[in-house]
Amino acid sequence: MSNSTKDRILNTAIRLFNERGMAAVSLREIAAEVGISPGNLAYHFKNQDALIEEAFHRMQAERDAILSGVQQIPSFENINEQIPPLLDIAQRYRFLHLDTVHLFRTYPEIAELQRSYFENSIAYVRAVIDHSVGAGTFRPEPRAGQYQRLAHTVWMLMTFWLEQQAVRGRKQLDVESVRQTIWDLVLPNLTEKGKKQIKGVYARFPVH
Amino acid sequence: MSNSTKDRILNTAIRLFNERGMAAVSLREIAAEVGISPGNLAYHFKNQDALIEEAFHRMQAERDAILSGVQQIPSFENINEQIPPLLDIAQRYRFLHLDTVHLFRTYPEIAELQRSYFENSIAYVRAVIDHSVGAGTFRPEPRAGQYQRLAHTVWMLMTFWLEQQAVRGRKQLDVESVRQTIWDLVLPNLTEKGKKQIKGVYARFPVH
DNA sequence: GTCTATAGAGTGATAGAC
DNA sequence: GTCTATCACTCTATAGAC
Repeated sequence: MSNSTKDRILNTAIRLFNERGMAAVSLREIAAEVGISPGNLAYHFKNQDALIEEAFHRMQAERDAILSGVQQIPSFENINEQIPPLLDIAQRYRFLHLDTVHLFRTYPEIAELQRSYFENSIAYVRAVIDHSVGAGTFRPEPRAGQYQRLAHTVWMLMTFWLEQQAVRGRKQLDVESVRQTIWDLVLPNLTEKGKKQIKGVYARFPVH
Repeated sequence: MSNSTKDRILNTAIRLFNERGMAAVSLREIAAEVGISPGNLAYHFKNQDALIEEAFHRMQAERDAILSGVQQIPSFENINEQIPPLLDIAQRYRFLHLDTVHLFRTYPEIAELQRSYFENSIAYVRAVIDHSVGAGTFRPEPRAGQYQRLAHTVWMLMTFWLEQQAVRGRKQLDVESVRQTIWDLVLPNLTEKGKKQIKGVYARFPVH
């Protein structure tokens, strides 16, 4: 995070996009806010696309850092630990999450990357469930397709939580609620062994 | 649904907004598509805001018609029946649902109406749960706050299902999946009495 | 009701001096 | 690297003829 003009432009752009949305912020405004000329901004970022793409790749890098820090054995403890930092990233790059549809329409390459990330996320949750069944901490699937739907619902809660809060006029990001909601979905599927295991393990982000 | 110029403008605008999003469609384009001049369009709708607001009120009226057709006794059977028509409305006015954040930023009065509708929806699901507990078909709340979170999750599934499909590149609206997902959440909370009751009742949209 | 014509305010992008 | 100046374009909204 140096103090180069390029970084100052990017940080300012992200801030303005977060405040007012991508469509409402012009390159002139960004330049004015940074304190440079529009021509200078164009020197560092050829056009608006370059700015958005750079921001997206920076967010992607932060997400990858969280997800690659995962334990070897996939478990709900991993997911539990990852929820707060992932929501924090979503919050800091919220213009990329709240304007998803506009983003997807305007930037097809970013859409492709984001889509892959989404599918991988669902598959990841599903893998955790399957592993838990294998380990005897999760009961066998009660209804056909239910665990695929469960993985999907967990992904939806994570992905649309920010937007849900925004449209309901909640300013403060409520990380605790999304965690509790996900646990509501998980707990009914735990075996006795599974229930025992979660006690004592979740010190940092406990299950009440 | 008359064939007046005003209605033709509105229908064309809704179609174009659905195809390409509000921000990408200009008044000129709408006028050209209808086959009238921009000046004529301005005669019927003072500006873009008037167009969006009219579309929103029309959707609101359709939603109210679904929800006022409810049985006196609130039950999950009502919700089960309302899911398909409500998703159909969301589909036909999808530009209002997919661009929610932009809509909220640009049209504060619409935002206020939509927000009320959201809160009422959550309260409605919550009321169905509470009534079911009282009627002995739903077990007492397992964990503190769980039924409020359940109502909220059901609302999220309904509200963001369309957007979820759009960002994952699914064109066809999958109504059956959202119904199954909601039943996955409901079933673990049913008492024996509740389980018996749902059999035979859900003829049109069965629970598998 | 419907049209043409245009005012007026933006925008993204670029050329060229320093 | 940074600047000024400007081109070429798009949009909304309105004035006024028919």
